[in-house]
Amino acid sequence: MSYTFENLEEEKQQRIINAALEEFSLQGYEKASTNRIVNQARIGKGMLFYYFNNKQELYYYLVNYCFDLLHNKYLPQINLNETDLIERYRKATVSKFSFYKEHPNVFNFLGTLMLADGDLLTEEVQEKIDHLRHVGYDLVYNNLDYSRFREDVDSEKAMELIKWAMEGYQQQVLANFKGEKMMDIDLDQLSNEFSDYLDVLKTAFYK
Amino acid sequence: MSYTFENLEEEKQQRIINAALEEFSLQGYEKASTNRIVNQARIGKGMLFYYFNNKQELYYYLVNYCFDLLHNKYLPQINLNETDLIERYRKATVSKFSFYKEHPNVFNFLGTLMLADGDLLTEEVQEKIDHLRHVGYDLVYNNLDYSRFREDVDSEKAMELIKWAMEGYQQQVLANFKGEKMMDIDLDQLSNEFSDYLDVLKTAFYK
DNA sequence: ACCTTTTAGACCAAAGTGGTCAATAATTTT
DNA sequence: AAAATTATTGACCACTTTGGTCTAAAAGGT
Repeated sequence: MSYTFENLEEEKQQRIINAALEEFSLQGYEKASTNRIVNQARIGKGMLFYYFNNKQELYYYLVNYCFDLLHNKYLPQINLNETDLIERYRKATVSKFSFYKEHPNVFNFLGTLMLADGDLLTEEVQEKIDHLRHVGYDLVYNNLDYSRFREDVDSEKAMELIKWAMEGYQQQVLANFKGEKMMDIDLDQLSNEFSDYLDVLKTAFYK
Repeated sequence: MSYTFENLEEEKQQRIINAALEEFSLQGYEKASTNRIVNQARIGKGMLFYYFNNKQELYYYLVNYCFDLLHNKYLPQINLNETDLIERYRKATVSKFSFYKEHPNVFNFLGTLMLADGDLLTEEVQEKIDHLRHVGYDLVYNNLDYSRFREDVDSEKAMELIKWAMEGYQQQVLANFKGEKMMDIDLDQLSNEFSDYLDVLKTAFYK
């Protein structure tokens, strides 16, 4: 990406980045249309290729942009010292919602990136993806205090069930977000509602 | 659709139907390519428009084909007399996997159909979709015996958590199916594994 | 031999693709 | 104020893909 782009007023940069993120998320790399991106971003066709030289460089720029944001804003919040699985979910989930509220397009783009087949991804990017997957794994399986689980159930199965329940809750909340304006999202209220579900889980699965 | 198509040998019909279902599922209506369909089905381009007159009629034929199959092979299995939520999930989930094993493309097509925005759907089709949604709702919320739940948790919240866990389990199993040949899927083994999870749920959430 | 039905794929206009470029507008430098 | 540099636009390009047509041949029936 050219330095011209970085020197643009922030608002214009964001318009372009968000238009591109949305297009790539919805359509995938191949089907994403640079025409739709420039229209959505309200810039002339030529500019996109003046800032970034071609579609692929634009894509790589976005990938790095998103990973940087993730590494700065979300990953630091994850604390593996917490040995209580459900408390870990509490913090991670709230952080996730908070990240989504601030950067919904980045969130969605990363989501599709994790699923996409990595044919056109550099090894460097593939490593970042693998690392992220690893973080997700640690979050759910590493350094946990199993003694908290009641003893009449298989704790591994309980953990899976809890994981699925948490993913389902997240999916439902995110699906509800889609219709709303980001501004209207009340993280505190959401956090309380979530807390109730976590209490039920603790009652059900812990000693 | 012309009668010519119905008089085709079954194997050829299936090749065409499956090629089209897969294309529409993966690409959505607009982006689905009739060229890819005929190549995948190994028929000449002209034939698709000889059997069905155009893309839209082909699509409607598939919609009806899938709903017919669903109404004949899956929905009859659902029994709302069972008042035990978890037992209901047992039967419904096993039936679902069984349906997927027999008709994976139909399953996926219906899945995307339920999500798609119904701009190009006739009212008749929209009604079928709504009806199916209603069945899903009844399955999870109607005619259930709440007294089975332990009394120190909010049974509504417990039901949501169980629903999410079940959906997560299904998603995981279906994701594993994607790589495999349908033939290799062992429903009995799967059913046993599933049973273990249901037992854990009962221990955790029931009296 | 003749007629009908089925088949394949070359072909069509239209639309869309990523990318270029010359003409201008805006800004900076002199 | 003039000149030089940078930023911006959109018409334009060659190319691919689109849904759909049509001719010619093959297959099947009588």
